[in-house]
Amino acid sequence: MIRRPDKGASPSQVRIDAIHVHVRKIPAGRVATYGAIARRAGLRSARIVGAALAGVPAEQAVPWHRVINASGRISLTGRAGTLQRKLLEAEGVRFDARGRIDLDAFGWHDDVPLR
DNA sequence: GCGCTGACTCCCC
DNA sequence: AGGGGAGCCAGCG
Repeated sequence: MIRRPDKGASPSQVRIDAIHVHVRKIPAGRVATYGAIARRAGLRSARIVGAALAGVPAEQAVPWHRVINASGRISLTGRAGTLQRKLLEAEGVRFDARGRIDLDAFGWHDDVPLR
């Protein structure tokens, strides 16, 4: 996670850390929605989750690719989107003909409803 | 401080 | 089932 070495963490930094913590809980081969992560992290806006993940360095231990939108699709476009799909398929996540993931089958939730 | 921009979602048609 | 519109809020110029 991105964390300041000292206690000088700003409120927004704390939220970002919370998001990373919850994203790391998603097991391989499963996915969660931006909204679900937001609720688990105590946030009211799913957009914040995307913004937080956008700042994650590549070699970070945060499985950002396991986060998708509420309609079961990948939100990233272009090259990054292709990579995300590739990573998910490598973990066994299946996409239908229209590029959608079945949340009932692959959605992950830990006591908190996915949606 | 203001306005714009999204890795979003919900609520109607 | 899918598209349009409003609400959302942190980050940035």
